[in-house]
Amino acid sequence: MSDSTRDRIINVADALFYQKGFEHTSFSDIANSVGISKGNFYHHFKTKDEILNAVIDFRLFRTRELLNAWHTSEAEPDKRIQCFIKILITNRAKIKLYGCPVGTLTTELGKLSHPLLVDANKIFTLFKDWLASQFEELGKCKSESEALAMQLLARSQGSATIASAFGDEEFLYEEVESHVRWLNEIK
Amino acid sequence: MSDSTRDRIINVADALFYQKGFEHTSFSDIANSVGISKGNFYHHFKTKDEILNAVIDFRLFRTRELLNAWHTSEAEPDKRIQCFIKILITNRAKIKLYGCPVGTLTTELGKLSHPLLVDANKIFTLFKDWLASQFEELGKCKSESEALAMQLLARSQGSATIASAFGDEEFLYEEVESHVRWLNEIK
DNA sequence: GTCTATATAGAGATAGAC
DNA sequence: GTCTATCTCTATATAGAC
Repeated sequence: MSDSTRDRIINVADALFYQKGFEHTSFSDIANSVGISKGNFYHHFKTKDEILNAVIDFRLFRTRELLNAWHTSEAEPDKRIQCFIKILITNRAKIKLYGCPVGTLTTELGKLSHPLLVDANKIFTLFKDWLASQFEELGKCKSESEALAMQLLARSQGSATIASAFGDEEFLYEEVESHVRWLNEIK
Repeated sequence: MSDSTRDRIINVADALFYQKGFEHTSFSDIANSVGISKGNFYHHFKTKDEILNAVIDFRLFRTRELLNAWHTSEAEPDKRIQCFIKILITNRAKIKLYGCPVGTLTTELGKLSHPLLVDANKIFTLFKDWLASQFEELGKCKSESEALAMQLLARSQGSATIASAFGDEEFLYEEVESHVRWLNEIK
């Protein structure tokens, strides 16, 4: 991502939407954080939904990059799945404070009946399909792979929410250990 | 709960906070839904935080009642834990639409850095402590009971979030089945 | 206890100068 | 591309009549 004003806005909005939520983040918040005026802001994005749309696209892009990185760094499908499991530890500090960025955004947009909910959900689908294809490589049939991907997604999601609610970073380590054990049992 | 205007406000606010989120629910929304004027509304609650506080107290009260009901209806601790597991099915229609009422509220209040987050989290603690005491009755030691309660809380939470994100009611049935199997294995 | 009318602040959004 | 100034709408909140 380059350093244009537009990209700096997207980066700041991405962080603020995660930390404060979409609705609770105002144009002023973003403009102040970027260090530009509100008027300038509107030169780059005409509506709040436009910036949300850009943030979702950015997150989709980063997610694809992350999945590709895991795919190239690990040769075995079970090792790749472990990469997913361990993001709870990699991002533990932020998860403790703000929960899962994917789950909290889709939950909020759902309650707002926001038209871009559909696009935010694509981030979940990206993870789900990638996980399912790893389970298939492990030798599972298509329908079981899909089910296992959903299960793992749900487990990670729950771990993040509970760790955040109880402000418990240590819990994330226990959960990751438990998820890895689960993976070794089912594979 | 009686039928006074105050109680009707709490009931409506409880539902709207769940469906639309706390911040996205306005006084007008509540007043309109109750069928009173905004002016009358302020006779009963002076600030938005006051009504949130009343809603949280109401939810704490209902949760205690629910746990007591499970306690009296089921003699065995594992059957009581199953009651908790199966609320995902009991409330499946609403969970699909709005997620878990406890998790989504605490997540939202966390992002708002809201002072009443502490009180909202007490609902989680109520479930956690009750589950832990059931695991103790099953013969688990104190620290393991606590850990198992947190695990089950996380699992249910994740199932709700993913079912809601994917609009998948059927997934809740699969998850409940999986949680019951887990309970039978560990007990 | 309930209403109408109103005050005030902050949000999203625009116009136009530089 | 960036700024200041301004508009409009809606949300929280208050005052005071009935």
